[in-house]
Amino acid sequence: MCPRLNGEVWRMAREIAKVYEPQQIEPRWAEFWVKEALFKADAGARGPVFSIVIPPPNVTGSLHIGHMLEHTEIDILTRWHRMRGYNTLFLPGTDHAGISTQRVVVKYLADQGINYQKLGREEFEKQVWKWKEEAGGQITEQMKGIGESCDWSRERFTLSPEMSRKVREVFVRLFEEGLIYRATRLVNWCPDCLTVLSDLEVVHEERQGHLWYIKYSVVGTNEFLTVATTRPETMLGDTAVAVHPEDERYKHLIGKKALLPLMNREIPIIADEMVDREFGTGAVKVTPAHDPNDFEVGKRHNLAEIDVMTDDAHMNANAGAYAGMDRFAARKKIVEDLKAQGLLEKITDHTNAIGLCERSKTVVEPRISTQWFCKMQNLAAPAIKAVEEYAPGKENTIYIIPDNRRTEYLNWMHNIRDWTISRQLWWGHRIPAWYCKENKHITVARETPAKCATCGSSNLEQDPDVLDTWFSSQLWPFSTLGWPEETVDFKKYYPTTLMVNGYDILFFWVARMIMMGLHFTGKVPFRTVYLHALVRTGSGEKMSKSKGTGLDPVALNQQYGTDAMRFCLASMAAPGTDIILSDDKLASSRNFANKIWNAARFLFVNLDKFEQTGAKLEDLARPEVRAKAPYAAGGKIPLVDAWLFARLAATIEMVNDALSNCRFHEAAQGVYQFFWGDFCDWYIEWVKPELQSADRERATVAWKNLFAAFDAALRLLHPLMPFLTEELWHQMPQAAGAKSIALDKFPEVTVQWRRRFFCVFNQAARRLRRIFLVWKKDAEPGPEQPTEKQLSGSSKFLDAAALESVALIQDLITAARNIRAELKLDPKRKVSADCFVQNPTARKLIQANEEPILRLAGLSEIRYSSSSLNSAGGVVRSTAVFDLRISFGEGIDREAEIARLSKEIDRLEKDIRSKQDRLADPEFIKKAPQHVVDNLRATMVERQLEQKKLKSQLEQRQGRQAVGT
RNA sequence: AGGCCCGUAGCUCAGUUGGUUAGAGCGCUACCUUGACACGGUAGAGGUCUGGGGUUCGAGUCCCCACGGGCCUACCA
Repeated sequence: MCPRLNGEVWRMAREIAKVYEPQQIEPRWAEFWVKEALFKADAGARGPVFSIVIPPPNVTGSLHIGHMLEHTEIDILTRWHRMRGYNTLFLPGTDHAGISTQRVVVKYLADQGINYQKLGREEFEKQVWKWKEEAGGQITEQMKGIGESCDWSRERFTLSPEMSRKVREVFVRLFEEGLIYRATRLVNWCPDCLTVLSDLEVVHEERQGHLWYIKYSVVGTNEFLTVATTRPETMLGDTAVAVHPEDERYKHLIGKKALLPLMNREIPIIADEMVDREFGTGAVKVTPAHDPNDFEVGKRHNLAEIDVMTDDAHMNANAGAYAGMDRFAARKKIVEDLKAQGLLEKITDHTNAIGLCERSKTVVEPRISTQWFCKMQNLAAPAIKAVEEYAPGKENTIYIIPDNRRTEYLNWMHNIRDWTISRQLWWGHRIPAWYCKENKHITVARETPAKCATCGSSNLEQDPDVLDTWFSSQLWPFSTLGWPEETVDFKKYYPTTLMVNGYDILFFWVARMIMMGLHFTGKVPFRTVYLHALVRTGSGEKMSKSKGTGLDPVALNQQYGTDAMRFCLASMAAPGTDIILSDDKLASSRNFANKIWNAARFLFVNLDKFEQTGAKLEDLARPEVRAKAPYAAGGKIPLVDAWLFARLAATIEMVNDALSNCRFHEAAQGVYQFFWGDFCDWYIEWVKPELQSADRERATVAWKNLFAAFDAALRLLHPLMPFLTEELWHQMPQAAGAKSIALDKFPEVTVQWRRRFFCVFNQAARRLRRIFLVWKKDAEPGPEQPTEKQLSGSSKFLDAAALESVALIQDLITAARNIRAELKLDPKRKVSADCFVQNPTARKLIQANEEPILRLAGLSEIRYSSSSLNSAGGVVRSTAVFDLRISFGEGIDREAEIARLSKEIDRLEKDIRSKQDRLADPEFIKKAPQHVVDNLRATMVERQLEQKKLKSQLEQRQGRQAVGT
C-alpha cells in the first residue's frame, strides 16, 4: 500500500521537514516499487517499444560507483520512455563471472585453510553455488535500493539451467558449422589462475627490464654467436638460434650448430625472415614453447617444442638443474651461472610491454596447449557491416555513441583473431564435448550422449573445461528473452532498443553480442550502443576497490541521497569524457534536491492561505489544470505565467532532445537551470503576492499555474530524481485529482489502482491522455514510434513575446539591485528610482508590471522621465532600452564608479570597433549570411547607444568631482 | 609501433553542424538570517580558450606542427 495514499494527501505536507531527508523517504519508495511490481512489462500492451537488458553485474559483486553511473543512465532512459507511454522493458540479471567468482571463492576457502583442489570439483562447485546463494543477493538488493525500475519478474542469471541449454545450443551449432574447433597452440597461460586466457584478458604494462646478451658458442669453430633476450630462463627450452638470411654478419653460420649454454645441447642455426637485423645482435634464440614468434618459427623449421615450465610457472624436469625453481628465481640463477662461465656479454636496460593476467596481475606465460577456439572472421563480417552501414532508421544497423568508439570497434573487428573459449576452471558452463576413451573421438552434443557418436563406445568422458564467461553473456540480449523459442517476449522486445555500458568492455562484450545476435537471430541485438564514461579517481586512475581508491556508492547515497547521486552523475556524464566524482559535486546536487523539496514546502505551506480566500482545493485537483495550463485570468494569461510555461516548454524540448541522444549532462543542466533559476528565483518570487490576492480569480489562476508548473517540473525531473519527485507528487492535489478522476470515469483503470502511481502513471492511465508532457493534449503515442511532433509538441507554448518581455523586466530589476548593491543600501530600505524608456511598448510593459518590479527591486516608486538620464545625484544603469537611476547620494564611491564606467566604456569600445571593422569589410557583407550581418549591425547600434550613455555619465561624474575639489 | 582522446575562470568541467559580449557548479568578495529554502537570497570579481602556423569574410570550434596529460590496440626477441 502506498505510504502516502490516503484521503488527506496534501494536508500531510504541511508538516514537511525543513531540510530534505532522503534517508527517511528512499527506502520506503524503493520497497514499494518492487513490492507492487510497478515496472513489470506487459508484452501484450500497446505502444512503441523500449527495451533494454542490463549489463549483468557479477553475481557475487557489490554495487560500485561504475554500476551506479551505468544503472543511473539506464534507469533515467527507462523511466523517461515509460512515462511517455512506451511499452517499456528493463530486464535485470546477473553474471556468473567465471574466473572472477572462482578466484573469490578459492580465496575464501583458502582463508579457512581449505585447498580447493583437494576439495575436488564437485564439492567446490557446491561451495560456489552456496556462496552465490548467500552473496548473490547483495547486488540485486542494492539495485532495488537505488530504485532501478527493473522488471524483477524477468530476472535472469547467466548460469541458470535455462541459460545453460541456450549456451549448449549455441556451442553445438557453432561446432557443427565449423566455427568452433579444438587446436594445439601457443596460448596465454596464467600461472596463478591456472587457466588459459583470451588475448583480451591479458593486459599490457610497460615495465623497465633488461636485455641480456648471451654468448652461444658455434660448434666446430671458436666463434661465439651472441643473442639478446629479455627472458633468459626460457633459453633452457631453446631449439635453435635464428638470424636473418641476408645478414652478412652471420650468413656463414647458417646451417651450423650452436651449443646451448648450461644445457650443453646442440641446436641448429637457422635463417628466418622474422629476425630484425637492427634489434639486439641480430641473432635470436628460438624457444618455440615459450614465445609466440618462436612458435611460428618453430613450425616453419620443424623445430622441437620444449616446455620447460610447470603450469604454475616453475621450471620442470626439462630445465635440468633448474627444475623446481620459480621462473624468476631461475632467471636470476641462470644469469649468475652464465656470468660465472663468462658467457654473459652484457646487460642493457630495456623497457617492454609485458602481459599480465587481467584478474591476478600475474605475468602471463605463453605456453603450448590444446584448447577450444572460436573462429571469428566470418562472424565479424556482418557485425562490421551492421555498424559501418548505420544510418538513422536503417534496419538492422547499429548506432554507436560516441562516435570515436565506432572507429575503435571497426578497427578491432577488422583485425579480429580467433577467440580461445575454453578455460581450465570449474565455475562456468561445462564444454559440451565428450571424449571417447577408446579411440579419442570427440562427440559434441546438446544432451549428454550415452555413447560415442563415431564408434558407439559408451566409455565417454566429458571435457573438464568450462567456457569463457563472455561466451554465455554474449547471448544475453536474446537468451534472456526466450531464444531459441519464438516467445512473446522475444517477438516483442528483440532487438532491444539500447545497450548502455562502459567502453572498457566494447570488445569483450558488445562486439561479441553483435556477432552472435546477427548470427543466431539474423538481427542486431540492439539498435544503439551508448558507451558511457568511466568513473575515475582524482589522479585519473580507474577507481578500484582493491587499491582503496573506490568510492562506495551505497555509503554516498546514504549520505547525500540517491537522487543527489543520480543527478550528480547525470550532470557529469558528457559522452566521451571520464568522470571524477567529488564531495563538492555531490553536495551541490544534494542542495538541488533540497531546493526542490523546499519549493514544494512553499507550495504546501501556502495552501492554507489559498483556502482562506474561500477557494476550493478541488479546483486544483483536476487533471485539466495541467492540460489547460497556462491558465488565464480575465481572459488573459498573466505575463509571468506565460513566460514560465514558455521556459518550461523550451526546457522540455531541450531535455527530450538531450535524452534521446544520451546527453545526460545537458538534460540535468536544463532542469537545474529551469527549476532553480526560472521557477524558484523568478517565478515564485514574482507571484507570491498574487497567490494571496484579494482578486479571487487571479489568485486561483496563480495557484493553478503554480501547481501545474510544479507538477510538470516534477515529471521532468522524475527520471533523474525518482524518489524525491515520487514523494512530492503524491502530496500534490493533482495526485488525488488524477486518482479521483480515474475512479469516477474509468472503472477499468481502477481495477489496476496500484498502477495509478506517478512512476507508471502515464503508462496505465494512457486513456486519460496524460503523458510525460502533460499539457500537450495530442501527445498520446500511437502504436508506432511517436512522431517528432508528438514528442515535442510544446512549441505552441514557446511564447517568444513573453520570453522577451520578462527578460526586459529582469534586466530592469537586476539593474536596480546592482545600483543598490553599489550604493550599499540597506536591503530593507525602499528607495525611489527614475526611469527613462524611449520605446513606448517597453514603457507600457514596465508600467503594467510595476508591482513586481518595485517589490523585487526594493523600490518605493518609479518616476518616468521624458529624457535620457544623467548620473546627477545618483547612480545610473543603462541598457539600449532603458536608463535607471537611483538617487541616494551619500553612498556613492565616485572613484569606483568612474573606474567601473571607464572599464565598461573600454570594453564596449573594443567590441564596437571589432564590429565596425567587420561591417566595413566588403567580403564579410558579401559572403556572410544576411541574418548574421543584420544581427551584427543591430547589436553594434545598441552598443554604440549604450556607450554614448556611459560616456556622458562618466563626463558628468568626472565633472562633478572636479567641482567638488 | 599504430590508433584515439584531452589541454577553456583558482578547482572540476560544458560549449551539437565555425557566426552577437565564451557558460555552469564549486571556491572567492560584499551585503542580507526577508514567513519555502543559509544545503538559502542579492550583487560582484575572475578565462582570450596550452603555444605556433594555416584555411575562412569570420576559429574555442576545421587543418598542420610543437609541448604537456591520458587511453586503447599490438607476438619485436
